[in-house]
Amino acid sequence: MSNSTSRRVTLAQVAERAGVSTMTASYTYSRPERVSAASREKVLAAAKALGYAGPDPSARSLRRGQAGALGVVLGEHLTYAFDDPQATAFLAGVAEVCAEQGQAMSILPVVDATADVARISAAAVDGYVVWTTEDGAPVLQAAITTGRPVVVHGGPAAEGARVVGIDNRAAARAIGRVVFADARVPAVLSFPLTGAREAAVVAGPEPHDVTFPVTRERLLGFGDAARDLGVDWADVLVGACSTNDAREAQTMAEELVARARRVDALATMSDELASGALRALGAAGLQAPSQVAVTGWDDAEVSRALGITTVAQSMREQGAACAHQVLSGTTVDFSDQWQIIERASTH
Amino acid sequence: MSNSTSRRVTLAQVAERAGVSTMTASYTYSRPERVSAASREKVLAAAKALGYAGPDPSARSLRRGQAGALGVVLGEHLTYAFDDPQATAFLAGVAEVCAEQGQAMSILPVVDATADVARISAAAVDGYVVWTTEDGAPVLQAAITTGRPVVVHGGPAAEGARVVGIDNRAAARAIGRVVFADARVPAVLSFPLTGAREAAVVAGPEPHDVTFPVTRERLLGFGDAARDLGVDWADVLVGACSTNDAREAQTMAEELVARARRVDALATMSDELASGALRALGAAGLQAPSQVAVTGWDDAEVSRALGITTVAQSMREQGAACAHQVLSGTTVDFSDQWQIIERASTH
DNA sequence: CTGTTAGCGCGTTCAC
DNA sequence: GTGAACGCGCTAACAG
Repeated sequence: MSNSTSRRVTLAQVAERAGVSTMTASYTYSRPERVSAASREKVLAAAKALGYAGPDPSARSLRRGQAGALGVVLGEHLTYAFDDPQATAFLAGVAEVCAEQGQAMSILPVVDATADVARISAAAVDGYVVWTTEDGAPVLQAAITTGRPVVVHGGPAAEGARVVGIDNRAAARAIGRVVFADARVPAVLSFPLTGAREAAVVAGPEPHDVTFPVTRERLLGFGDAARDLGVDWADVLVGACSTNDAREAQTMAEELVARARRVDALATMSDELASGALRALGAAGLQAPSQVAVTGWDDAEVSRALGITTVAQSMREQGAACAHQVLSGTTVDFSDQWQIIERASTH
Repeated sequence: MSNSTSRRVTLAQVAERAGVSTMTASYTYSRPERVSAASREKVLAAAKALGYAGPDPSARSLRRGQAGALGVVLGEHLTYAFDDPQATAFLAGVAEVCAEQGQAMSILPVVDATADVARISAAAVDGYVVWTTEDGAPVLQAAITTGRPVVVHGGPAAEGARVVGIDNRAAARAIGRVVFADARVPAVLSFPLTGAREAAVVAGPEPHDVTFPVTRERLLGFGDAARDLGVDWADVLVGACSTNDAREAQTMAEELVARARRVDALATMSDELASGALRALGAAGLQAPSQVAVTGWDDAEVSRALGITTVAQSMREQGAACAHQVLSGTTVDFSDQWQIIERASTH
């Protein structure tokens, strides 16, 4: 067989063998209705004989000026993202829209700052969906610099990128009101404040220094709620966990309680953190909610199982909205698409 | 600014503005060390001034003959795959390797048979990892037809594609020995037998008619174990669930028990199914394992929580191995990379 | 309905 | 270390 030695079969070869022009062969694949049945058959027969699998995707992309793929950048943790139910729900939403629109979903590895930037500018995609990152993240800037449409979920805001997500500050204030109701010593269990991800307990951290926009907004909202209560933010202890992990949250909650014995309300940034906090309280012999009220965030499985008051939002819908926005320019406002779900962990 | 009106900046324009040849500009991006520092600076300055974000990915792919992306085909359920912990663990493994090798991971939507085939041949990727499918799945054939390397996880075997996965028959036989030990009326709770996914209870289904290779192998292994016990496969009731869902498993297990009152051992194909079965047994007033022994598969969270005897295998490692195989041709044999974990649900 | 012309943007030649 | 030509494989635009 001659095709086993030739490196690659081209459309032109197929056309020649079929006895038609290259364009007829091309149309056979891209617009079959423009080609007579006779020619089409000849072309397909020639293709089969030669082992031609269809137009080369890269060549087609170059010529058409579009890649047929949506790029997804998962912030800092490529592989861990698959362990995070929130992230996977978001991806499922993106995937759904890609499927509808016949686009591939191209997930870009994020590992090392400089390599990441290079890969983002070198990816053959028509636009980017970026999963929450830090202020000034080089990967976001790289996506914007490509000149293709970019949507960031959660933030940060940046010129050239649209942000999709709920109003975290408003939601935090609302759930803060629930958890801090009648509290005297409110406290917070938070995601990391900066990319350094150091775990620490600090009193009233300066929001300006918090580089993760989602975390910043939520802290601001909890601060609003504390202020509503007459408590100075500077007096509110915030335990920053380095990851979204129940065990670490437990340790951190223990430290919080040790530092402020009379803590009577604990707002956390995820149901996972809240579940760890509940364990710490239990170990310290404290009852929730009678002695300490606790809230989570996300309305995850665990919040239902443990009866944790939480903020519900649909990551899947937000993922779908991000994809739609990049692919078709459709705009959806999610700012008030959240809801407080009260359960047994608060009064 | 002239660059706001021009549609796209090319390397040639950058070169012209920098006062160097196109090739010097090209090398500045692909092999910076081959260009003098002076030229490099001029090129980068010109690029910045013009808003040039680097070489066009499609053009580069065309010229280089490689796409820089690994294609992943998720079988029948694109969006549901993100809900399945086994699938996400597998994807995490694939992602890990893609990150290492600087490749993008391009997930292809699978929705509609004919469109899927078209998209697979049209995707700009260097090879495919296909997640378990049915015998003769058109998507697998489409991947193979592209002429690029293809690895299928789980199966089916096909010429031109390598299969990665454990020896499901051997593992099923091994766990079958544990669950069926001393049993008189063994039964099975299975994944769907064919793409039609109909839920039904059948006695000793003909393995030949089972079109999902993983399911078929496991049924064969359970059959081996029954035979080891002196029980005829034709007498073994198999409840096929249409999805991997605990609630459906509960219903199906109830039906099984109704059909064969004295069932005393139930081998299932996932921990999820096993957990549903346990609920059904509890509702029927049957004790596990004293009255009915039960096993799952996967060593998932729920199997630890409920004490279900199960088969452990690392989906993450298998995902990584699939990616390595496609990207670098490395072969790893997983056939005996499984382990029985005995817990309270069996004697 | 089909063929011709002319590139898409880049990188591999091979010279200098 | 740099420059000039050519073509990767395909398709938009226009004839015919």
